[in-house]
Amino acid sequence: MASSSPLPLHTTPNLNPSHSKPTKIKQTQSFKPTQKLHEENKSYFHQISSLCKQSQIKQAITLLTEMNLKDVQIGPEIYGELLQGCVYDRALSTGQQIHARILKNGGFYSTNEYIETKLVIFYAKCDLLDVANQLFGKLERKNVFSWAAIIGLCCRMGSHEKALMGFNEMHKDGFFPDNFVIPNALKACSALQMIGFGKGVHGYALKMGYDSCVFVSSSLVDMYGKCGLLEDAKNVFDEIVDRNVVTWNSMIVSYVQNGMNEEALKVFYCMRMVGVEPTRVTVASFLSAAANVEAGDEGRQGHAIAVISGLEVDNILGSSLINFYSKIGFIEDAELVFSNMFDKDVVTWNLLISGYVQQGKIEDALDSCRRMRSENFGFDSVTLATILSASAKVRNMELGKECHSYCVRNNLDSDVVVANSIIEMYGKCESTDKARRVFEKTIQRDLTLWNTLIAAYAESGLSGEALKLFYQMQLEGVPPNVVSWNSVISGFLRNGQVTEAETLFSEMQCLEIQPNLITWTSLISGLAQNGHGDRAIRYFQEMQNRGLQPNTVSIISLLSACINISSLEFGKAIHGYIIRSQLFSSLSIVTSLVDMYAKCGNLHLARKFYDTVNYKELPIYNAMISGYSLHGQAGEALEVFKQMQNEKTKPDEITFTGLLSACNHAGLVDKGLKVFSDMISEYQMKPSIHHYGCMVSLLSRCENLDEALRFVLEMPLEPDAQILGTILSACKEQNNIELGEYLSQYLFKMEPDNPGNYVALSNTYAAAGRWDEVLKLRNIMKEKKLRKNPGCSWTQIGTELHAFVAGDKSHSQTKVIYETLAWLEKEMRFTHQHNMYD
DNA sequence: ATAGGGTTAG
Repeated sequence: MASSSPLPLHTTPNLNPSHSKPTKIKQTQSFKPTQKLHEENKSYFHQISSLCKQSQIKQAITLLTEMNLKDVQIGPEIYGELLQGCVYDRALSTGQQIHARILKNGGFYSTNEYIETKLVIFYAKCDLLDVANQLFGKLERKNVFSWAAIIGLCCRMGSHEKALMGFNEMHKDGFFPDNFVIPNALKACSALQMIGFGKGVHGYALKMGYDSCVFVSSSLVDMYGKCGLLEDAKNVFDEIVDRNVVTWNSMIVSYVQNGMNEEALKVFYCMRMVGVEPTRVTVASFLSAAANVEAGDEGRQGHAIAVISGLEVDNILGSSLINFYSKIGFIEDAELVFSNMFDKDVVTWNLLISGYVQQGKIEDALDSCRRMRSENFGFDSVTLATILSASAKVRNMELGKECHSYCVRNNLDSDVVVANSIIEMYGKCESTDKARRVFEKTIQRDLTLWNTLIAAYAESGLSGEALKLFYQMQLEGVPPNVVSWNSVISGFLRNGQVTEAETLFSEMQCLEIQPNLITWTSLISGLAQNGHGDRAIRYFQEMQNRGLQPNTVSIISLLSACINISSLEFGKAIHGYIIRSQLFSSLSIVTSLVDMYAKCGNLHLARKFYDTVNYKELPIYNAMISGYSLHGQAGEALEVFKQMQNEKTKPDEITFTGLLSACNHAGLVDKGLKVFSDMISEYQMKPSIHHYGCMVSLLSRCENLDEALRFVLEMPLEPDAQILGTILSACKEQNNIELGEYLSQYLFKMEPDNPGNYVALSNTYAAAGRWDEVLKLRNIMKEKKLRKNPGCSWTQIGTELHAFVAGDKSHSQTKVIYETLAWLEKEMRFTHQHNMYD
């Protein structure tokens, strides 16, 4: 049998378009030897073949040895079967043994096209690039099968250019790429984003009739999806008659990868309607879509479907679940999935950490990092980028620095995303110099990196420097995008440089950079914060005229601009917009609305919207409490607090700030003391300096100066100037000059240019009739060119003066009184009591 | 043939 050439090899593709399963095609294109075999050989062949199919290649090799010993002829097809068995099992060393036997058996076998092809396929499937290439290069006659193996290998190895070159070359040599080669070629096209090539392959597949093969058509859907051509992906998908799970999955994945999450969810439901059983890929992709649009119910259904379908939770499905649960804020469920996975990897850990960071649980995130390390997982660039942006978020430069040096030690700082997070961290901590040094050391300066540096300067109040960088990036050939413009503009607005901001705003439009929602929102709220509420409203209208719909974030930001300028009118305009565009579904918007009405002076409306919410959360309780507090309605504020206790909502520091300042405004000492002690003992919270401030102010105003002082002396925090100032202001009512002078000593050192302290001490002196001291202080203010703050009051002095004059029959201090009077008149046009000496 | 994680502006 050995002498004749054994092979009817197909070197032209099968053009029959009817087959939908590649396995069928494989059979029709078989290149097994067909000559008549010796009977004994035949029996061995059957035994070996069936052993190979049962993955018992070792036993098959024993039979091969037996054949050798019995001197039975060994046909090439036997080696072929054996090699095929090794391919299925990825049994590299066994395959190499067979290869050795082939070589030992001499030239016929090792130069037999059938065996040579099988060897190329074997080595290619085992990912031995060099060996496979070498054998392929030595082939005297290539064929579709060896080409397919090589092209597939190139794809797996990431050599996509080589894969496409192979596709062209085989075609040029007269071998027609079949439905095994086409999916690989398409994969290479999407990896290289070569849409033109991909379309060419599509055309070729149509011409050759391969479009009816699901493998080919599913790959086309995937390719178009990965290249962002969703229309084409959808068109191909719609044309497919026999869709399988992979086809559906490819369509879902295409939508997810292009941010069309709603569509992805819809495709999933269609797939369920048709009755196709989902796989792990289906559920994982569906969960990504659900996570991206924070579709809680849908995602949970996905989880249920995975359980019902008995899908094994592998790393990928598990991490999709963790991602989903942490994106919708159900970190406990994410933790549960995490702890039930028995094969964790870096990605799983990173997702848990990132989930904690998203929920603001920085301590838990760091704790997970420690656990991750104790279980022998190293941090990668993703871990570091996550922790770095957490450090930036909470402005913890100590932590940030630690991360930075870890990156340097482990060569992670060359990763652009990591470098970007480092720069952002230093920027948020107002260390622009450090941010810049990192920027300068980074070799790959992309647009994002520039934008982050610009934002670092802009947010630190260095708007001029930000603008300089904005020009510099253009000199270095990086054109700015909307983000860059936005940062520079909001940097100016933060500094009150309204004109500069507006100039840039019109400039960007001349350069045909379209302002987006963020541009508009920053401009509007920036103008409002700088006291141009009217112009802010006009910009808001202009924005709507141009067809831009505000989203939840911009609405909230607009409402806080209303609060900033206390403009009920602007607030009502936005409220009108909210009603018209049916944005009421969002709890955060209703909360902001309540906040706006409470702070802009319409407590009644605030309460009305507060009452419409059935399932309240902490922020809306806080908004209502602070609203009542502002209006001095402590009883109502405490009522809301009781309500939230009934609903088992845990208060936070903001809640207590509201409650304490409500008691403070209403002068309710006992209630204030009760809330304060509840905060510490019942809720185990540490009061901040602000909370102490409220108490001190409350106690000192209610003529309980000693108690207030005791509070200050016993507080675990260093008292700040504001607290001392509060007591100082109270000194006048108690006629306590001694304490006033004592506190002033500190205050004048702590904040030498705060006129409030001078005014407070002056009032104390005035209350005691010490007009000479009042004038002395006034002269110091004059020397220092200090102007009285709008909040500080001279009225006290006037009142005291009036009373003093009335009682001072001896006119012993006439001169100094006249002087004081003259000054007061000038200061605050204190004319209405001009006739008190008449 | 299909699947998971980290970056910039409000």
